[in-house]
Amino acid sequence: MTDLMEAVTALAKRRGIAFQSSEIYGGLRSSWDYGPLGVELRRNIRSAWWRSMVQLRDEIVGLEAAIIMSPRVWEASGHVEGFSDPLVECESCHRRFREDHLPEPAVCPNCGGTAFGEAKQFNMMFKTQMGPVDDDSGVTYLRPETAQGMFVDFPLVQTVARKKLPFGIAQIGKSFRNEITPGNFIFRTREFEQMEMEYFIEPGADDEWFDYWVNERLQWYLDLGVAKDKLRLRPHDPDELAHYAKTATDIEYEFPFGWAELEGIANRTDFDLKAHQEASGEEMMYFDQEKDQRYLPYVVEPAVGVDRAMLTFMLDAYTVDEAPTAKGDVEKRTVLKLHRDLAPIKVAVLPLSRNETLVPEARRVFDLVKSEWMCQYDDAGAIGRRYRRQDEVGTPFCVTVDFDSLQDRQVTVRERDTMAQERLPIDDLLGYLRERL
RNA sequence: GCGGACGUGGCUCAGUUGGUAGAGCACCACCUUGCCAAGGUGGGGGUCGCGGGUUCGAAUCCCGUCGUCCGCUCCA
Repeated sequence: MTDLMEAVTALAKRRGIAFQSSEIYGGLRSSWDYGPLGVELRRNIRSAWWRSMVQLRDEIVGLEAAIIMSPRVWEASGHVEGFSDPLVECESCHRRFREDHLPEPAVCPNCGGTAFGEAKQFNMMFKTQMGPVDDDSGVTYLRPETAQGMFVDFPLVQTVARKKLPFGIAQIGKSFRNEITPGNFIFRTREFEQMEMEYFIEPGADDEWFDYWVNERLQWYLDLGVAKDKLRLRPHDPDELAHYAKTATDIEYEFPFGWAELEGIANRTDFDLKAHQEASGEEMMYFDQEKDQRYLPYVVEPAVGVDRAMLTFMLDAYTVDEAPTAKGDVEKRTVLKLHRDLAPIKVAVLPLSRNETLVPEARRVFDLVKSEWMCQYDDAGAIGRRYRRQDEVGTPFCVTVDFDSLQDRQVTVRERDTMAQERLPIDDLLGYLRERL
């Protein structure tokens, strides 16, 4: 593992952001738990996405569909079929190939061997059972994407929302895929959380909207402070497209392990609505009053994982600054330079010392700010050490209450990135912070 | 799933040819009128990933298993 990846993974564990699940039993591969600060970071990521996707728009609405849907949904969507690959293993070089992708049947493209093991069926769907009877009659699946809920519910949601096209449905929720190789911390896990939006549009307008959303989504990361030179767009080659996509572009981030997909924008055409219309027999069309036409909308979909975004934001924000110490030598200072909207804790309130007159005053300041932001009160240890603790988790502001505060009713606000301090009246504190948070 | 390496307190590691676990950092408490880590005193925390075996006795040997990392494979 690379140094940066190690550093961030260690920080995540040390500070209770993310750590392996079921650790007391030796852990479970690909499962991660998110601790107190991780929960806050994830809430902030979801909120930032929801704000840009739903709150600030009037043509996109939200949905929370069930994780377990009718198995017929997945038959119609192509996932039961398309999510399944027959893999064979060459018995001489032990490489694995998709049986249907072998250029010449029964000849290993790698070593020329002709002996293959029996084809094994790999299915990415999480199969489970609905109801207490333990047989195949209750077989259901955990959704491998949230998207199908939005397709299946499209006619209803579109009607009750009273929206014309273009019209979007956004959803945040867990999805499950039996990835062959999970790994790289929380980059690829079998249980993951998606933020997906299906944008329904008139056929023919899809290419234009596709470009629009690619740019819109890229801008989202830039607005949240992700380094521009670490992001790039990568259009998919025709042969790597998903079974439902006409075109697709990945927003890639340069992770320590290489460039990899952070978010995918796909032009899903009318593939899904058409499939559900045919399989269910229900009409999935949109009636365009202006044109007096009935048609199946096309769909452009931006889809990103909360976990993947979280990893990106942490990696991108992780910095080690050199800071001069009081003694004159140089000290390494770890700072998570998260965008203020993402920082798990916005303000830390610190009495200069654990003094019996300072503590109550600091608590009052804490009570003042905690009603508006996630805050932390900390009076343990030296003041410098407490600043460091907050820097490490990206807290933008520290408010320090000292002995003068008791007399002049002023506190010191210290900013994370510049370490600049400003003295201001307690009465002005909320206003000051509101302007900057 | 295949090949290789690894698995000792939260972290980094030490544990000699098997004899019943140590350090530093971190954490907690108290002291310190103290504004950017590493001051003083005291304290909590490990059946050495888990299970089984060999042995009078295993963190140290054997088997299995779980997990991690690297490479391959796959990645809708």
